[in-house]
Amino acid sequence: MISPQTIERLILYRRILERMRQERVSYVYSHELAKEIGATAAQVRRDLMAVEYMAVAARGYQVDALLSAIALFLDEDTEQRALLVGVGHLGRALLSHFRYSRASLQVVAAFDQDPACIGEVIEGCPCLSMDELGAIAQYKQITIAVLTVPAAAAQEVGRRLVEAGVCGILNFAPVTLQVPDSVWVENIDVTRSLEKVAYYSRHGDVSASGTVKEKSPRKRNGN
Amino acid sequence: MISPQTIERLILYRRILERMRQERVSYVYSHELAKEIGATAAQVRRDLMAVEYMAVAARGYQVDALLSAIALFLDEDTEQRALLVGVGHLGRALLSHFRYSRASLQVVAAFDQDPACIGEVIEGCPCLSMDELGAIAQYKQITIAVLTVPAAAAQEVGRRLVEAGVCGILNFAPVTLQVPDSVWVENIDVTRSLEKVAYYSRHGDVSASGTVKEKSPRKRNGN
DNA sequence: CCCTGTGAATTTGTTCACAGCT
DNA sequence: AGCTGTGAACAAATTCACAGGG
Repeated sequence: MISPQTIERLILYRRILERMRQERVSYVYSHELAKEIGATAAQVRRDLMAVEYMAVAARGYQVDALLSAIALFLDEDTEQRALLVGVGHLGRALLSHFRYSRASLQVVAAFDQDPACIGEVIEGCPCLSMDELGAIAQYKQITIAVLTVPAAAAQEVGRRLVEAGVCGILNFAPVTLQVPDSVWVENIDVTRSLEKVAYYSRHGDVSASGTVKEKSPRKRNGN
Repeated sequence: MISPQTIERLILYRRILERMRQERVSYVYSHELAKEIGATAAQVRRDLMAVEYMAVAARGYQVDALLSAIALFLDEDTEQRALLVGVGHLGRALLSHFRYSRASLQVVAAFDQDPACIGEVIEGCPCLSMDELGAIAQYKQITIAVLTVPAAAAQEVGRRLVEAGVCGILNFAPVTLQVPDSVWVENIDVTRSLEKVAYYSRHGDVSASGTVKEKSPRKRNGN
């Protein structure tokens, strides 16, 4: 099985390659990609072993071909629809954020328990009642959910999502969701991340001490 | 040096212990904390070796004392102020999100380049002009920044932040910031996270295959 | 030459397993 | 008995280092 870290980086490579294609770049070296994401060239080459494509020796990777290979690997062509639950400040911000994400991965419905926002259309996305969640999810074959409800409601909503057939959840609530093993949960916890930055802004700078062997990355992600 | 993963989990333990204290729980076992965060008891005990506190044998950890020890370790008492740059949808949502974060870590100023929102007060936080960024950061001794500007502006704003003395950045722009080694960057890339969920919602469920040895966690985080 | 792909080494993170305490 | 702290084993992820190719 292929590691989550590698998947994250493949998603980054795809994004960079898309930009390069627009800029009419035709070939790229592993060390150039490495520079872009703040990693080593060896790391890039190791990651790219996962996709079915090999570089043209001594000329690097052909941008178009590599892009297709990564897209194929990540199943870009498989259409996937997502729903969002919790139309608060964060939910709304994310709806506009995701509006311009890739065509094969769209947020098609929003849900909230507050009657005030039901019927509203936010960023082209209709806001519906929680009662309709199960029916809509099944009818539209939605497999992914973005969860932006208050912490207290998260577990219960999570349960309902799984019941409705969702098997991937992007959870913004600061709660460890209890879900079956078949469901993938990705947590984004902005408060925790801010606290982590606070910690490392004081205790950071590893690279200053000890053996400075090579260029130090000093980058992190949420995951 | 202490690993980022451990720091993340310590932040979670703190949050859970705070809740327990409110609920008047006085002792807690490592396996109970483990359950809460979806990890193993051994992991919890290993993490807690970092802080200066030992359990009462056979009775577990004393909630109050452990909480103090973790807080001390994470320097809860050291006041830290943060600023936010980029008062768009996401920036505003985060300002209200952080409003009720811990008292020792507050967002005290917001900045945007758009004159329309300058002077506005959002969630108790004044919105100022980018021109004042350096002066305010220095005057208020701000060391942390939340970056919610469009991708195209992120690198330039990042540079200015570092110039102003910021040494920790929580970056929401889908860009790899180039900063000195002394600056800690934590990335939250919501689009990438959604794409990752999309991937694993199809290719997930590791636990179904091979040797299922013990309870599988099936949780992830942004970083 | 300067690149890639990859086995081997290394580093980092997690889990096992058990002595020691109450 | 049932817990913790921790050395030792293990697993995962990254980096080294080098053969092979245009």
